[in-house]
Amino acid sequence: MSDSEPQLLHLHTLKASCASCSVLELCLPIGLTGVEVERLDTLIAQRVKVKKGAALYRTGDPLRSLYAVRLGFFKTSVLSVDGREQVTGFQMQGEMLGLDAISTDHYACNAIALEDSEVCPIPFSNLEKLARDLPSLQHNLNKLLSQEIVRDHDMLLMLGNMNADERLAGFLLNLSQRLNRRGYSSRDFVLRMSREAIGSYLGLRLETICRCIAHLREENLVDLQGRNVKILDLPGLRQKVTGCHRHTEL
Amino acid sequence: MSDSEPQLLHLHTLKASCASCSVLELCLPIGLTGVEVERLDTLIAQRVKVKKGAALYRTGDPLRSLYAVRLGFFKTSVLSVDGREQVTGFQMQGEMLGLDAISTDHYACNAIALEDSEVCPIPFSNLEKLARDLPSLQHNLNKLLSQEIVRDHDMLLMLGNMNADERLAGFLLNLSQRLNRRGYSSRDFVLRMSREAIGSYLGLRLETICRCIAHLREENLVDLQGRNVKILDLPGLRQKVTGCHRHTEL
DNA sequence: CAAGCTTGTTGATGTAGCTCAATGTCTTTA
DNA sequence: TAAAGACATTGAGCTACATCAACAAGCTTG
Repeated sequence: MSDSEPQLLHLHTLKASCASCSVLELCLPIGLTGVEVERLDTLIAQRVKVKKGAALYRTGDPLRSLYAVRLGFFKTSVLSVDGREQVTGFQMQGEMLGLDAISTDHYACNAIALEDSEVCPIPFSNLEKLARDLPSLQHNLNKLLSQEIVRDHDMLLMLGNMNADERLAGFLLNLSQRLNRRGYSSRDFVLRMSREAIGSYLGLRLETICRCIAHLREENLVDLQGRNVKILDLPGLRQKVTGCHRHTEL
Repeated sequence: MSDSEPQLLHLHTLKASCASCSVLELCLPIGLTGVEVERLDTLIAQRVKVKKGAALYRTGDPLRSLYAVRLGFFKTSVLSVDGREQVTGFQMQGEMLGLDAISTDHYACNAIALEDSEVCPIPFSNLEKLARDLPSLQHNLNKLLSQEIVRDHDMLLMLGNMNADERLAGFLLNLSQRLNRRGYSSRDFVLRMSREAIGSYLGLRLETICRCIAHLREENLVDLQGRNVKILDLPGLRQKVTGCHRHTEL
């Protein structure tokens, strides 16, 4: 565990504002009217900065806020009783952190910033109160929760049924897609996480990730140097995931 | 796929009633006042019976209702593009089906009855409306969604970090616990699902499940004949899961 | 109750991905 | 800008689980 640096949360004096946020259309306020967004804005006192490597929260911390990622990149992970780590997700701009805490009023995972990041804390009890007044806000929250479930089921399918090459291809495609929706290139991006974190996420060892990267390179599907990704053959990559036989054949 | 029998949904003339339900305290109405439960009751027109092997819903069906399992046993599964099946969960009394559909208004998995079962359909749009009036109902729904996320993360940990014996032990313990909370024996129960379904759920082949059962038997932890389970050494079983080293050692 | 089907068990063999290890490269810090 | 630490790559060998196959035991149905 190299993530145990002291937690550094810098308060930002700037008032947060969903209305002017670049990821408004991907985040909790999606589809809300101007007036509704304004009311949601009143919940978010200020943005919070999280330094690379610092924890936004840790397993067992009491739930105070959900967090919308405004800028940067996070990983969430759960620990087994004997200390083994499973990365459960990577979150980027407009994605929500802390949904798993609603269940017990305590966060059920660790959320670590993979680069200097900024989040919008949304005090949960206030959010629930406001959501009573704003049906579409409540509906959005329900959808966000449900989306997370669907995502997790897709991951189960990956871990349960796909081989290493397929998992890595699926992972890269997923990143590519999400970055694209945020206005970034879908073919040219930078990995924010280590090989080890990717491995943990995909249920593989980091050495296997390295080897799978080599495979993709040999097949001229991806040019991956260090953390710089250039997708050379997007359809080819897609085919790798869809034709997901456990072993052999393509 | 042996689950493609014609879908048989028999309408039950009996009016559903949460108030008199045996799993009231485990289901959506948990913690609601009498009056609140009555209002929830008005949403549930009638119970629905689902024959063993029949589908309650299938991937892509439009979301109309969430379903509370009143009696019986279900499995949910997602299919990969190329037709591989991943079982995502087994649901028993008091557990909710269909939460994954809120995300897109379409069910994202198949729900198949593993024995003759009975569910309480809760029309989702009505539920959302009622939840505006009943904060605790809304809160319960949020919690249920969040719980599903936590459960899924636990499964990711299993598939990503635990070996076959540990996964099976974890699976049996989980069943044992849930049955116990419903007033059944935690040491003596019947599996409702095939070895293949267990395997799919745990990311293993059915042959591996058989062999792991043999291991548990050899270690005198469990007496498992066919689908009849007798847990002989509960602490021993627990230790098997907690000491979850990927290979070797205990 | 016999025949056929589904489900479960067990053995033999193969292999994908893990482990261990050596080495290289990039990043941080002093 | 040198040194240390973190991160990535690649090879060699091992092992847990998959695959294939044969058979046994329960259910189902005529």
